[in-house]
Amino acid sequence: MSRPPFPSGWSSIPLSLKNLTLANSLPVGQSFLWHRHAIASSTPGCPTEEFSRAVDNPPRVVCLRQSPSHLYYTGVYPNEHDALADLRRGITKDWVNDYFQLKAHPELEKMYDDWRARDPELFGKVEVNKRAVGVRVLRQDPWECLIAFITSTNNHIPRITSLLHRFSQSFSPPLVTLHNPDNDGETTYHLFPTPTALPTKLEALLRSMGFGYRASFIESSLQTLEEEFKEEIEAGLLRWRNQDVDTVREKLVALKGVGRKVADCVMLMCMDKPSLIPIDTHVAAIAARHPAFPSRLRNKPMSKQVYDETQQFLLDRWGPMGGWCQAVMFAADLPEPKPKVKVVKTKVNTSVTVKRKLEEVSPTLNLKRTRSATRLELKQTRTIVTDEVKMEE
DNA sequence: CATAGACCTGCTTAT
DNA sequence: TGCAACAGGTCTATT
Repeated sequence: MSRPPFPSGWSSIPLSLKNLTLANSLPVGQSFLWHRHAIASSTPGCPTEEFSRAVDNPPRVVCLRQSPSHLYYTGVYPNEHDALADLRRGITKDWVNDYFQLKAHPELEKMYDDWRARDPELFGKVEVNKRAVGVRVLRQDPWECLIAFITSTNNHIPRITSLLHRFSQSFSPPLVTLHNPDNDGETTYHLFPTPTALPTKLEALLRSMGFGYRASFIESSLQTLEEEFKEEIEAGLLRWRNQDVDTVREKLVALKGVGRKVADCVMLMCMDKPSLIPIDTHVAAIAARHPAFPSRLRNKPMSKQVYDETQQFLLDRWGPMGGWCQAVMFAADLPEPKPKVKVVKTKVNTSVTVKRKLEEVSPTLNLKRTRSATRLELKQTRTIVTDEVKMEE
């Protein structure tokens, strides 16, 4: 099994990076199951990396690449014959348009303009740089998204990613194996497991897989959903897209492991509720930077009331697409993706290196200052410095 | 109703 | 090397 030759065997859509940037939308904490590979023999002006993952209905691997002017896509099927039907019926084309909401919200740039006008104090100060450009809220599958965000609680993005890949590999059979585009090994793709594919004694298994205390949350939520939807959990959750926020929030929060924040994430990212702004530690910190942010909410532990008031404050600034604005702010605030190097600590007496580090993390914009950057800044007088040493892997 | 503690775990990070 | 703190929070048991 292999990909079609690029670009001749692929399809494409004219699309600017300002309207969608894959690298700023896929690996920034809303979806966790995309594989990301560099492309080995890349010529200037052509895509340098590929994102790919297994997608259902029908089962296949969707591969995406992007140039400054086009989004390229192809579907790789277990039976190559089916790729023709995909093209004929526009299956993956439709999927791309739906997943990235290109038809529902065709002009992301106009949204940025709107947010700048609405909120000159905070969003207006964001430099739309490499990290903040083209950030879209994805329209994800609710079942997968729900499990993902139950898993996300009190966890890092790298660990969430690792756990969910493990989850898919454990409970879903291999679908397709492809050589990686960087010519470095191969990847076996698995669909996200359907609810019916999960074993009855789930909690112990999930614990052994590293889910920790979330294991019981997932088992309990699955049981609750089975009681409501029988064997049709995925379809049942999809129908929640048509209901109003308060109704759906009530149902989501009734699930174990789903609090206000996770419920808001699920509704924003798969239930067509674009105004919802999930308030997590990052977004709370971002809100606190706003000059008009009520001082009585500053440095307060998160409570239902603080949550509500913070969310309302941001909604007032960002408007009906506030959840999308939050996604931009969140992505811009994320620490730089970790390079594949081993960091060796050595004692060196210089503050110059520390300053260079700071500039790498936060070149121009103090809005996108990260925790670690802030920590570094506070400790500038220290003499610990890092040397980077390449490590093959 | 609001608010402390406890809670699994690690391609964590810091001390 | 060892130990603590932290991570896109939530649950539970108390005031």
